Amino acid sequence: MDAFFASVELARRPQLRGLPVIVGGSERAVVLAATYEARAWGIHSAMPMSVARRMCPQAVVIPPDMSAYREVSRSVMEILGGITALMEQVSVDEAFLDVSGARRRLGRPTAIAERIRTDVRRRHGISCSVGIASTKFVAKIASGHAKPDGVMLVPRDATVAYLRELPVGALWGVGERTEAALARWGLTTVADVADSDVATVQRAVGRVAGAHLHDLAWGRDPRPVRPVRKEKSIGAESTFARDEHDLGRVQTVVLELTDRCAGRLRELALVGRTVSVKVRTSDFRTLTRSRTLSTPSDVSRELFLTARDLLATVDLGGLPVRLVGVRVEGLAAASERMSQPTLEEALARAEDDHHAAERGADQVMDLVRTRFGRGAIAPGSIATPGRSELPTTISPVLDLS
DNA sequence: TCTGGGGTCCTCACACCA
DNA sequence: TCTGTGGTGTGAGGACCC
Repeated sequence: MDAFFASVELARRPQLRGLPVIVGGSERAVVLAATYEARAWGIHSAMPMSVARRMCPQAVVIPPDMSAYREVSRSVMEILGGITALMEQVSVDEAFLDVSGARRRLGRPTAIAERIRTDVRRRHGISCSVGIASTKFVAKIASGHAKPDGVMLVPRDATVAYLRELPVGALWGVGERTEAALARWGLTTVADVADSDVATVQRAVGRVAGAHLHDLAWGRDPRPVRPVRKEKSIGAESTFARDEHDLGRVQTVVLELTDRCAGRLRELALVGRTVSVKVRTSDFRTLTRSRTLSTPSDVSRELFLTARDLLATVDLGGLPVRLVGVRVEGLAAASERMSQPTLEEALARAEDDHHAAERGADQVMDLVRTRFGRGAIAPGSIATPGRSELPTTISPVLDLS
């Protein structure tokens, strides 16, 4: 999708077409999307909003509406899924399609691309760009060159020549740091990497990445389109409006974030094995601490107690906290949970089965949220008066069956 | 008062085990 | 019993993507 979030906003506010429009939060946020008119002023995504506002004071700034973007995304992915089942969604606005099996039914890849673009435009009033190539990463680069609102085909036998012309930063996985590391070895274009021996590239960026980049530079990318992607971790993080000195308040946010992660785990019928806590101090230093549980869990309180302990082990050096985050990794299906308590745990559980009680409490909370909205119920220490989204009259009956 | 939030993957150090 | 080696898991940190 082209400037996805901004395009969705323009589709529902046509009067803004032709204007520089930025989607981004206020205060300490960054630019999430910018129309091409805004980009002409030097605005780009991930730029601090304060900088963007300074560079283009006349820009229309719209706060993000993630649920709207998710809904358009879901519908666009549905269109793509109608082309072929070999569709791999990479992000909210991007997907790979292996159309080799759809050619007889739908025609040449360029015809398929136009069909997708027409369908998306007709249904949502937004544009997208399509790159066509024999490998995923070349298709990805081509789609970037097709933007905005275009199609680019890189024939298989033209792939290497196409790549050689590009700066090394065009390769997928080469960001600012890797680009600088390669430049120290005199490797600034894809051609430089291709013509260099693998060992040199590996010395610059490491064994795995070096071999991978060298392959990419020659257009070699055996990764197939994978229709099913399993989530590997679930996390949530939040930046304070002002750097926070009060560790009690930091802990309260950790509770809120853990509760959100655990809720998503239960929604997806997953359990997580490792809890990690991330803290960014006011000097923008990021510290992480993690711990692996003896038994994977989706119980809010269990995950929170671990996160709280981890938070306590972080040495902040006396600095206030800018951001705090919680992530749960090592995910597995809740139904496949291997529970092997130690003898002490088993005895403790036999005496007092808090675990089952806590799961029950979580399930009730999930039900209340499903019926009355996210803010309808929260752990006591993070619930604030006036925050409730409860209707004035509610049925006290919750069917737990 | 310049740096979000959701993720994935890799590297390195270290412990433990065979 | 000591030492070396390699595999694996864990934890911390970093780079990258959208």
